[in-house]
Amino acid sequence: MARPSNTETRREEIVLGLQRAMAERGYEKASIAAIAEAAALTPGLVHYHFDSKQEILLALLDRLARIWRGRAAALNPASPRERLSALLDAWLAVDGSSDRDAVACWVALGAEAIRQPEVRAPYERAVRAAHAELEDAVHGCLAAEGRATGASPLIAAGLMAAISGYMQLGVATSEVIAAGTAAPTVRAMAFGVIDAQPSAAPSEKGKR
Amino acid sequence: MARPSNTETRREEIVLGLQRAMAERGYEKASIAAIAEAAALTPGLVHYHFDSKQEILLALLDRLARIWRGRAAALNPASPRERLSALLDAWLAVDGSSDRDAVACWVALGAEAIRQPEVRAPYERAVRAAHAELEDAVHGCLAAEGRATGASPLIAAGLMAAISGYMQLGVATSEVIAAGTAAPTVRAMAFGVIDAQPSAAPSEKGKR
Amino acid sequence: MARPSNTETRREEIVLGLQRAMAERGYEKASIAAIAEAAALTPGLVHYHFDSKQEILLALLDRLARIWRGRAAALNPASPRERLSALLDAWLAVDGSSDRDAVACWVALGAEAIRQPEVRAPYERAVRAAHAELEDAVHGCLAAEGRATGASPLIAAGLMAAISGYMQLGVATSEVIAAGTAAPTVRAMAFGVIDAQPSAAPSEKGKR
Amino acid sequence: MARPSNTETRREEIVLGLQRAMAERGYEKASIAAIAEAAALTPGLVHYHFDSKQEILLALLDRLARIWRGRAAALNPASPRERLSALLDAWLAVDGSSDRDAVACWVALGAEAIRQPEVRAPYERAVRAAHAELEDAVHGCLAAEGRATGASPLIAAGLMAAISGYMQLGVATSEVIAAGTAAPTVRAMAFGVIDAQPSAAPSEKGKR
DNA sequence: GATGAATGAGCGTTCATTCAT
DNA sequence: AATGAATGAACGCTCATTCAT
Repeated sequence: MARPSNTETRREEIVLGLQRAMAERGYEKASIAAIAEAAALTPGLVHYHFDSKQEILLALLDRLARIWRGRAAALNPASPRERLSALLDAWLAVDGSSDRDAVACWVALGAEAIRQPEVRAPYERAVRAAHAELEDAVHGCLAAEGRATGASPLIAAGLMAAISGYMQLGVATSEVIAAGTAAPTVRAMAFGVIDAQPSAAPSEKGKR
Repeated sequence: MARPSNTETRREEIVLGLQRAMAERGYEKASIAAIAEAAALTPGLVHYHFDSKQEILLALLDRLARIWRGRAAALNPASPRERLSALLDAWLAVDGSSDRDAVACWVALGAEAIRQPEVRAPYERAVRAAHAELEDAVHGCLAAEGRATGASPLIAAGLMAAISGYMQLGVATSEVIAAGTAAPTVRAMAFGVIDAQPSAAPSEKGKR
Repeated sequence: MARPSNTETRREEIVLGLQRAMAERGYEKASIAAIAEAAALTPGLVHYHFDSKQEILLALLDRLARIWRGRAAALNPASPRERLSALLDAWLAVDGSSDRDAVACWVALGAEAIRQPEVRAPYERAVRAAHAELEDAVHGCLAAEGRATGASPLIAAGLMAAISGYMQLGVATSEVIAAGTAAPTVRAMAFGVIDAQPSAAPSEKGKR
Repeated sequence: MARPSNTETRREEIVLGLQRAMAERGYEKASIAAIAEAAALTPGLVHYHFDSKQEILLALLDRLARIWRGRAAALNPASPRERLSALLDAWLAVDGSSDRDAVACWVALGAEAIRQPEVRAPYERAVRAAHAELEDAVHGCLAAEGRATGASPLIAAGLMAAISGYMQLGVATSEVIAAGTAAPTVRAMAFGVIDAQPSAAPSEKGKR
């Protein structure tokens, strides 16, 4: 085999090219030529490795979802509250311009999910996975403190919404969100609502 | 002698045409032809009443911002907590398909704001106005209850993010957000974090 | 008759509107709207007084031809050479911005004449009238000086070309033609070539 | 491995397509589709090789200027008068329909130069180069004959205007300019005015 | 694997012209 | 006479995609 395949490398480069191009121009304006340029490749090569532009978008979605999932998996929390807290940090930390690009793309992906069913499905899958993990963490807190756990799905949804909104406002506005305030505020909201949950009725204890 | 102008009517029709087309296809794919069709007009007429497509987008942004501002202004709350609660309801209530279109457009506008400075400026202005009103309501609650008010900007930002995120998840996913749960959950988070604020130091009392 | 016709006034205004718009934008870019604006009228009115845009162009051509014809007719020269000299002055004098607009339009008309037969015919008619008058003046000089007159058509054509070229270079370049040098130079070329014509053979004397 | 570039070939074809389309329809009416058709290409390909229509126009201007410059450079005159004469021939010779197209385009370019600064600059550059060459030739004649050379710039400008005017009248009228008469007439005007220059004052001799 | 030329559909926009008022 | 809304055909340009090399 004379020439070893470098397809995986190339695909990654192209996906990163889309991330950069899309962050600054949006999905529609991120033309194949722009993606290729951002990836330092030629336009023709892009369609050699991907059948369509949408396929690159889906690969990017997958990549971003994996990044956040990876961050959450890397946590090693000591207590339920710490786990929840770390989870929120994992989603809301933004370090460097690459992270900013990732957030901008995630927001743009959320907008594309409105109208492209092919995007919507994996997007929703990623959101539901995150929601499930949040719910589990919230449930863990409530259960550990002997509180009613029935509201955990709703609470998790609220936290998911807050995360999503912080991402969106973070990239679409300049002076609404002060840097570094997102995670602490969501944490405060989370603990506030957890503290407000009543004690579990004895029969409910440990239920899920 | 002269023909009476119907420009205002037509402009409204066109803006509504964009709202419908954009809600189901996104901004870029909402072509002038699609807008015209949604408004039951001919494409040429669109550019008779608007100089550019972006101008229609800005008119739509203005319209949406005015709708939510109007809902908030119509409130007549009996107490600080009721005011905050009503404010959240005003933003999160979604009645009918027109409202759904409006929310979808607002989310899409937020994505356009990332890269179009001409959109970003008025978008951010609308967001800041909403934030200011939320902050005022939060501050009112804290002050009325003798609590420290220093965190009100952050709390308001958190609520703004939650609102924004609920809108986004509401239109971009199908099963994450259960209908009717957004407003109560944000309210619970708001009151939870308000309840967690300490009493104001005597010297701070009533301060703003 | 309740309302006296002002058609002639309006037509003139519109023609002048085209002159101004065309001088700075060219014929194609001088839209009906631009013409109307330059004439302080509404677009609809333009087509009330003219059937088509080309018709305005033809009216402008007519107007410009009449202007130069009028200037030449106003001359009252004392000698053949003075007559030729004055004729050149009449064509090459440019006073004020209105004249500059007229020259720019004449040049643009010359370009339109290349491809629009409807323009070409009257344009050529105007050029031939000017040529005939020049030829007559050249012939007068030659005859008065007892020179052969056979070359007068060619000489007149050369002077016509020089006039045409000065107009064109005058409006299309900035530093090639020094102000006020056109007429004297063409005069010098005219007299130079006239001086070079041989004496008429006796039998040719006074022939035309 | 890679596909060899044929961009230069294609660009030339496209420029020639513009030349043909523009000669018969004018610049504005020479649509990209018309240019492509004249070049036997598809419209999309035109914008692959040129960024804009104006860029094609500038390439054509460059090409035409180079043609005339090349003709003048190919001369090998035996005397100053012959050099001037040959220079005029180089500009005024029109052989075949391709030349006629070139002249028609040059005239149209002169009209575009009135209002497009991007065209005006290179157009003026070409005109000034031609003027400089003419001036040098005129100066050569005058100096060789011991005449005052002070008028050479003006004389050269007059000849430039005559050339320009002959081109314009040649393509915009049918019966004003007889074929083959332009160059001899301009030559006669040139020599006539040169003959009229006085002897140089001794102190001025050879001055430039 | 890689290149870059080539295609064709679609976009936002302009505009001469028509016409109801 | 006058207005300005309305139309529809074009225009320059962009672009995802295909394909010969």
